[in-house]
Amino acid sequence: MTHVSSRQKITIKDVARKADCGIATASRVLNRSGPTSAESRRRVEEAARELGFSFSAIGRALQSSRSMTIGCLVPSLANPVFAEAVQGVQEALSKTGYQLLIASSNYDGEADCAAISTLLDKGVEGLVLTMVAPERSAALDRARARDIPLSLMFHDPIDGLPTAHVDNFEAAREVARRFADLGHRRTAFLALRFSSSDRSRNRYTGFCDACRACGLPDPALIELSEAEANTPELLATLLGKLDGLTAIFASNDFLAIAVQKAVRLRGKKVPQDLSVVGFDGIEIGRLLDVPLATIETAPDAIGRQAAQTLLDLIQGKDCAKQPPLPFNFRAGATLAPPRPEFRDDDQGATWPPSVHSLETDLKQG
Amino acid sequence: MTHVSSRQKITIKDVARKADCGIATASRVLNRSGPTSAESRRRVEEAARELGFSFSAIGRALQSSRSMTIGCLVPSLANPVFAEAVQGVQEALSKTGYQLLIASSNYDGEADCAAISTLLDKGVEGLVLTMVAPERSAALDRARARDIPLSLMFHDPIDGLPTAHVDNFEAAREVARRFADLGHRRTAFLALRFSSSDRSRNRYTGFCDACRACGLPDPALIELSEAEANTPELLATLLGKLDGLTAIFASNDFLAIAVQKAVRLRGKKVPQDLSVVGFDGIEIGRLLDVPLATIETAPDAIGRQAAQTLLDLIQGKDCAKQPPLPFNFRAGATLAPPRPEFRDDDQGATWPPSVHSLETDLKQG
DNA sequence: TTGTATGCGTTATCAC
DNA sequence: GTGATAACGCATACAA
Repeated sequence: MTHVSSRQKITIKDVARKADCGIATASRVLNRSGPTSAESRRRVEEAARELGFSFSAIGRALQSSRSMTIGCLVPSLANPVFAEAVQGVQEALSKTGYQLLIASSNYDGEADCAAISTLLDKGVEGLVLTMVAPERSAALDRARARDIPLSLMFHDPIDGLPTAHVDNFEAAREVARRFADLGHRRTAFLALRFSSSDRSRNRYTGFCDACRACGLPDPALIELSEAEANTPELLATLLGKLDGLTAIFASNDFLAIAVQKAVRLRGKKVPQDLSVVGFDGIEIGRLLDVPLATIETAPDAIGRQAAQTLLDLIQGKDCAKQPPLPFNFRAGATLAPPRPEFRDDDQGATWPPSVHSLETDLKQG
Repeated sequence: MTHVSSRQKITIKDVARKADCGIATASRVLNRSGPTSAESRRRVEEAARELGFSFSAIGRALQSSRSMTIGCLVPSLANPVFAEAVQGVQEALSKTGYQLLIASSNYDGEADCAAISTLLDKGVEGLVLTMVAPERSAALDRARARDIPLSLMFHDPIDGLPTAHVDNFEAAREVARRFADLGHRRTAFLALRFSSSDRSRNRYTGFCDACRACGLPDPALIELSEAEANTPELLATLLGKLDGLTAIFASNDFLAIAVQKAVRLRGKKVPQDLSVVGFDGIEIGRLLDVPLATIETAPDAIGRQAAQTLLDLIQGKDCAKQPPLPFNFRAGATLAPPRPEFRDDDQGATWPPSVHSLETDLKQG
């Protein structure tokens, strides 16, 4: 029988005493880290078992300066994309004995700086990060100064840091091309937290780039507030102001679905009156009555790759720069040609309309 | 300017040397933990700043036996419900200086036992857990033996352990009552990972209980495999075998949406041919073309409550047993009365059909 | 093969 | 006010 529930934590010293040997011997036996006689092995193992001993990771970390812990920072676990990525990191790590210390910034640049500092103080051996502003973070510099291995998730390559990501720019270009091929001209890009997401910005840039290349007018940029994103009625009002818009690219699938709700609220139909394409490729999208057209990504794979890169870095491997992970355009019933009367853009209205005025209007309304 | 990037980690000893004082004084200044002269304060603070010093949490933990870390275990962060809960824990903790060490079990009872052990070894000061089998876990016993504060999430009360949860049994009863009120008779409960989820089992029990109380025949219990849950075609086949079924209660919203897809695949309609109610209350559900009827819960609130309880426990507060968090039945267009011909259940077919044969059939087909 | 002693970074005790 | 010094739990160099 395993022994009592000593509310005293038992240390290797207790084991040594019980096995009647020195702590060095006990350590060597339990770690199989040196020569030991069969007899002491037996005694130590028995003592450890009876005492229910297990090593203190803290003592170990202090002595070896290896915490066996890696830190992970994401904006929020409430976003399933990040949550899945962290799960991926977790899975890749679990086989290696590393533990995951997590933090979330709530999309606040100050907070993610502070979080990194805390993680560093805890002695993490590496960091997997998705940040608000990776370009210029004091905490990040601190990590680099200490030579702590770093691995980014979702960010496009910055500063020579390894990053597991999909090519947001290219993916967005693909969407623009699909729009153009179907005859759309007046498009818009819908974003939430545009300023705190380089990913979103890169998608917008790529979208603009390909629109231009395809001869389309620039897309309207619509930056949603939290409230607008969560209130279909507000979204509907907003859409009402975009006269002649036939296709919208939402920076994530949740927004894409919210847009459809807003469209219905206005008595219109997707895709007849407005085509919608999302981003991320969440599973639910394909189960919908009108399956969502979207860019499929694999957040868990991103997490796994980031973790693997970090492990390589920790082991001193000079890991070659990983290419972006593949994305896939998923066709869906939310994307179709515009009504014929909109194919020729000769209505004289200017496009894109001013986004600023839109927001102002909304706040005044 | 802050000083160089010494790839040597700098300790309080370095600060003391630079400030030309003993480490005790440096410690007192930096921790404001004792009397210090204005002069030494100045010198120490300056030295610390110039060196870019910050305390090693590991050294601190070893000496004070307070790791300022709490451990968290959930089945998987890929499930948004758990992810949101962890985010809630995170938020409640972030204000307190505690860090979160996370682990996930992938719905494997062995794994979650092992994970708890690892967390314990890391010296966590408390544990927030959602387990596969909380009733009898060796690791859990180990935690209790060590007097490590414990706080459960989602589980119904067990063994006197504090748990943040909604009353699954009652919530499920409410669904049954809604079905009965509308005239449904032949119902089913759809579950994924039934055996590893006490929550799911409690919902089923409550559902059965209220069906009986309302004079309905027992619901059919349908346990889905992973493959069935993710393949609408398989689900459709399965549904085809449930003759006369008019209402289905899915143990989560994702399944509820998948069921609708399957129904459409069979050329039928929700809710005309089959009413569907989900569980969890994910946001997307209300944005759908046919808004999902479901039980709304607040996973983030569950996480926050669990964290708060744990903090109280750590501080020795004898926290009174928290009542279950409220749930809310969200009406939706997926729930309606059955077709008239099904209201009187005089078709002679036995209900519920054997679930076992269903599964067997499926595997043979 | 084994045990003693040292140090990892902190804090706390206790003399000064 | 201040500064040695002893823990904390562990691994290891070194002496035996």
